[in-house]
Amino acid sequence: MFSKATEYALRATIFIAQKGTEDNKIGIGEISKAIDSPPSFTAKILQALRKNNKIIRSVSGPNGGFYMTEKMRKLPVRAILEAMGENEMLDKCVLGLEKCSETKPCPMHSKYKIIKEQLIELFETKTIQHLADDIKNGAVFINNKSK
Amino acid sequence: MFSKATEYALRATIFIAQKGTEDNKIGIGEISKAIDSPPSFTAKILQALRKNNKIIRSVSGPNGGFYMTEKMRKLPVRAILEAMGENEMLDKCVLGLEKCSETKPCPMHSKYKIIKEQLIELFETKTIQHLADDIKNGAVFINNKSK
DNA sequence: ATAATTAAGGACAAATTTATCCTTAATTAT
DNA sequence: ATAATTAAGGATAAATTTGTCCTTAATTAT
Repeated sequence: MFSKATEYALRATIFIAQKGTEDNKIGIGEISKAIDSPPSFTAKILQALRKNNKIIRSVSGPNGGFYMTEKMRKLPVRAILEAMGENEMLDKCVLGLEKCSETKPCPMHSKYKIIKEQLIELFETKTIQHLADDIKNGAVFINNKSK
Repeated sequence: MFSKATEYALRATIFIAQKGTEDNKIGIGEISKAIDSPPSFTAKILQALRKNNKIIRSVSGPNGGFYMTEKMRKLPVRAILEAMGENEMLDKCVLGLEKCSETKPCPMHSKYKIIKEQLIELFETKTIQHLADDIKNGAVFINNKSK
């Protein structure tokens, strides 16, 4: 569905929301280990989420790392997707037709549209905080390892 | 959602279903022009759909080209997706977690699952024929050009 | 039979995505 | 102030996807 970069962005952000606070920041090493992603590549992604999109924060130096403010945690998942350039995906015709639209639909359009709207609704109503809380409540996971 | 290769596969197959019969085969030139796709790349894809998956047929030589049998036209859209290796996509966790499952779900799992099931249902019930007929009936399009 | 036409298939090229490594800058603790 | 720690950022590499081109094989029309 999404690129690997976006998958890492989602996992990392959720992890930071769950564990990182201003006085307990999390390093890229811990993050990439926890979410099973390549550290340097993940770092790049987090840099962008910070600099361009203000979805997370970071500070350098000892005890530095990443964290999120209350406000940031309340952003919808969609904000991450948007930041990662996945807006096009959520907009796009299944058949890849540039010109597909309500007035000139492709043969999948009407049925696909209904499903896509649910997807968008989901990404817009679920906040990062919600997902982090679910993990804290213990019913749900974000790591990729067996145990 | 899907790769470009899959988009071309879907469009080309629908176009062949709509226009190609055993005694009126369609050449790769006409196909790629109609669906706005790179001819050689599209040819590769159609070769595979023919050889490995028997979703379309072709014959070389003058008046050669691609066509589909009745039976082939009745295949669900899902058959094309499967042929193009998109099964994993329809199965995969939104967050890209290898281990995400009913018993060890990611925080998006339960809601995402419901939507994905609708998507699969759609691809399994819609046949290639259905889509081709919709175009013939004139309400719906598959070309990418303005007029 | 020969020539013409069209798909099959192989080799290769370009573009994009994913990933690594190294140096620099910022921040903190001593 | 100095040393240690950690993210920022640039350069580059590897892998994958997308795309092209050319030769070969199959088929048909003459």
